Amino acid sequence: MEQIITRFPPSPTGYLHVGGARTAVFNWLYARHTKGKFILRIEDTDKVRSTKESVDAIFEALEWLGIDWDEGPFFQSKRLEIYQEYIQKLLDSGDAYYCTCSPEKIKVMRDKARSTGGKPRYDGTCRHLDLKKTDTAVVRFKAPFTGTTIIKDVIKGNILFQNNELDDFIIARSDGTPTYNFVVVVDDITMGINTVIRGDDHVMNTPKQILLYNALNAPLPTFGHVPMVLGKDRSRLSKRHGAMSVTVYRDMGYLPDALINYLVRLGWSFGDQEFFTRAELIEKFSLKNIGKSAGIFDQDKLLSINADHIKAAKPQNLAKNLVPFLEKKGFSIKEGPYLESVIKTLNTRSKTLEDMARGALFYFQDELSYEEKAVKKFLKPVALEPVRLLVDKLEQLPNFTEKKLEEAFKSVMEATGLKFGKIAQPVRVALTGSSVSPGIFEIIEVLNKEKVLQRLNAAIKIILDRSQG
RNA sequence: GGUCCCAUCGUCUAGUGGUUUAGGACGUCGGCCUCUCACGCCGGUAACCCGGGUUCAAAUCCCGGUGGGAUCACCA
Repeated sequence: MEQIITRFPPSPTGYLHVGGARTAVFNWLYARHTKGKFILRIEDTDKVRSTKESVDAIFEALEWLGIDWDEGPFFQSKRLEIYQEYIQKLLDSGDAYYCTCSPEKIKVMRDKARSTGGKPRYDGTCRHLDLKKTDTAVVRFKAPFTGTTIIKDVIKGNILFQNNELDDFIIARSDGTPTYNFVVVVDDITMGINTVIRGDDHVMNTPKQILLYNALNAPLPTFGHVPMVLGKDRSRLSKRHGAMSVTVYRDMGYLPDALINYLVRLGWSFGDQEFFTRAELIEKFSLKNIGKSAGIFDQDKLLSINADHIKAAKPQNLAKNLVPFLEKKGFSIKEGPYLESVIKTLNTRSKTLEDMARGALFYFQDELSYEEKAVKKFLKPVALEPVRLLVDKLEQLPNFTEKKLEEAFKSVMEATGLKFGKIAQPVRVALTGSSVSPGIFEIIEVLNKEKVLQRLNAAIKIILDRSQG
């Protein structure tokens, strides 16, 4: 069995969006699954729209996703001589010819055809003229008038095209630069790509490309066209559907493994399994179970998958991803046992790293910020006695263990006749500033004794001040 | 408009002629658990686009509608 060689060829005209990321993931996973090769190629032949910033943005996104490549990145802008050479081959073999018809003339031709219900195509005026190169001449490929071209698509099955649907398309512009369909084919041939997995917005290009492979005497790769990702309104995903760039998901606190899991599962299935680690994906992914219909990008499900990945992740791995989010909130916390113990109290209640960072703030604040509503509701005179008693009890404890803490609370309950909840809520507000937080015992264990007592005493002061004020 | 693709709960999907009162997940609704919020658990809601065939039998095969998407550049 021949080694699988796949590729991802983004054009650097913007950020890497989730649709592009998805086809990158499919190609990457398939290469990894088959122990093949994955090649990165930057399609920057459009000098006007391609930017260095976009190239960097794509690298950044790929790196965050953890998608690595075995060869490249190749830049098409640096391969112009190769394309020249192949254009000449086609010219020499008579499969291509110079055409001097002006764009205006062709536009008229097309408009007329369209208005009379005909096919808007080039009429082949220069086909047999055997024209020489001029500075306005383009090179056209001689497409067959008859016969059929068939795409053997591993995802969609066989797709048949009548060759008379095609016209003599341009493969080199008047400035000599090659056009997309030609460049792709030459690149894929010369890079040894034998498996082309791409969005199904490319199916209409494929017959042209197949004709080019044939004219160049090159073996056809395996084609697989994956259905598009649609927005909530069933139209092609675009800016108005909200977040598009994969790095935006990074900044919102999504885990790369979660995004990958979601993107792959959107359109691919493995029985009823929903959750996949990266390793599992590599092990289980195949082209066989990719669906044929387009899928709608569902933020809710992505969020849910992200929560699952946060729950499943090791605290130490989460820690390094969490640090930037804490920094963004003004806390420079280093990774380590303390951060990990903080994370353990938050991972089942955080859907994103942003959630988690927000929930973790009270652990790090020197000056606790209190929610006004929580203070009003729970730091009332009735809470004074239990909190004071608790301070007494905790002061006597040499160290905090769940068992010791339970005993301490129990004795406060007995002494005051209050139910646990009546004591826990004021304590929670005292310790976290909020009425919502991880479990009381967890918090007390993680915060050190000094901080707990300090915050409890601060709460007592607040209660006193409020009742006097 | 031409060409091409697609069609199972709101969404992602399982399903490849009988095992299906169509399964799972997200969402949603209700409940349990409970120191708050979550998590977890239990339960409910909800789909085979329509019409013809083929067959003893069709979500599954065929045809036709309808609907949605893609594409028709000296852009990629």
